[in-house]
Amino acid sequence: MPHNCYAWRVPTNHHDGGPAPTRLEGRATWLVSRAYTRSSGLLNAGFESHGGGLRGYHYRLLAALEEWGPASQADLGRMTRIDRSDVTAALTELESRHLVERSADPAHKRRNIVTITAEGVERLLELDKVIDGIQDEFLAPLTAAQRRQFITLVSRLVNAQR
Amino acid sequence: MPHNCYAWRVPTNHHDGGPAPTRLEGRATWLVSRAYTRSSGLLNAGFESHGGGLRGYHYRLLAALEEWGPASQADLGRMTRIDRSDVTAALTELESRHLVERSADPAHKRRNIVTITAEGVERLLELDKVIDGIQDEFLAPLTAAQRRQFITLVSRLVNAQR
DNA sequence: CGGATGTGTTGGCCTGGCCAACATAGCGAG
DNA sequence: CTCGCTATGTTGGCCAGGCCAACACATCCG
Repeated sequence: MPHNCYAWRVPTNHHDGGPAPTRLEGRATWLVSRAYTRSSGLLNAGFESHGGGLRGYHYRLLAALEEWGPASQADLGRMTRIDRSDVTAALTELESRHLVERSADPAHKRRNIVTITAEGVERLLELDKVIDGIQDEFLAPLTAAQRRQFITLVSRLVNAQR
Repeated sequence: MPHNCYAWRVPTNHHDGGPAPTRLEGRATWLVSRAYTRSSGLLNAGFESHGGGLRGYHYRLLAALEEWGPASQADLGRMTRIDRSDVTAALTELESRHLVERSADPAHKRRNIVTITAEGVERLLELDKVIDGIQDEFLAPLTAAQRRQFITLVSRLVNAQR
């Protein structure tokens, strides 16, 4: 028995039975759903064991702040595709750990300016390493060339501005 | 205002702001997560408007039953990667619509044999068409060759038996 | 025979994503 | 300048999909 009863349940895969119906196997939406399950499983496991309680939302926010500097919460939401309300909650968590700071915008009383702290940057860099490891694990079945191809194709898929 | 207040919220995309942090844009897990969001958004919209209240779970179960014939609930769960408990609930729903039938296995008293009805097959074929349309929509940004490539790569990714 | 393993069911939990409503601040057209 | 539209942060809630634990049995195997 693991020392931590709440250790993240690494995908048990008790459903590792044979192939799915061919109706599903050939469909992009089904495959993407399975890829997402695998991806988020790995991420959850990583955040659980090396994330110190932070989650995807937190990482995304720290990344945006480090890359583009201080920003309002609404802008952060747009950059990271997180809903305003969820941004609020995640920032409160980050603030309580002193990884970011909120300060009122003098020019716009209704707006907060969020800044990443030195400690926050440090934390972000640690998470970067963890997440890079997860990329490798996730992409393990593909060769380097295939990985590049995959990333190109998925980018095109989700960035179709249409 | 749409006539149905509960019409499925097609992804509002009010977060259609610019690009995400480069830390995210290049990572497979982030891209897959976005692809999944898009995919499930389209599926939800499709099920909402043409699915008559059925959802992904139901489709998967009908597909497995049609393809491999009658099966126990546990086997269905393994084929479709749905947890036993969720299989129970989804089958109850399907049964109430007369799309499947549950009967006790004479040989194994504890086991149910689930069979798809004629009506169930009919429904499945309708859903097939809807879902095929969604594949096209989802893959729209890719050429035919790229679509094939994409499907090959994702298959390899999720079917790595390791 | 007796323990291990399989089965269906109930009830619960969690994450990520989304929405509505509210109070209030800024902005723009008249 | 004022009235209305839009933007902002916050609270509180909903949902789907995915998981797990526990229970009551049945079946199987050593």
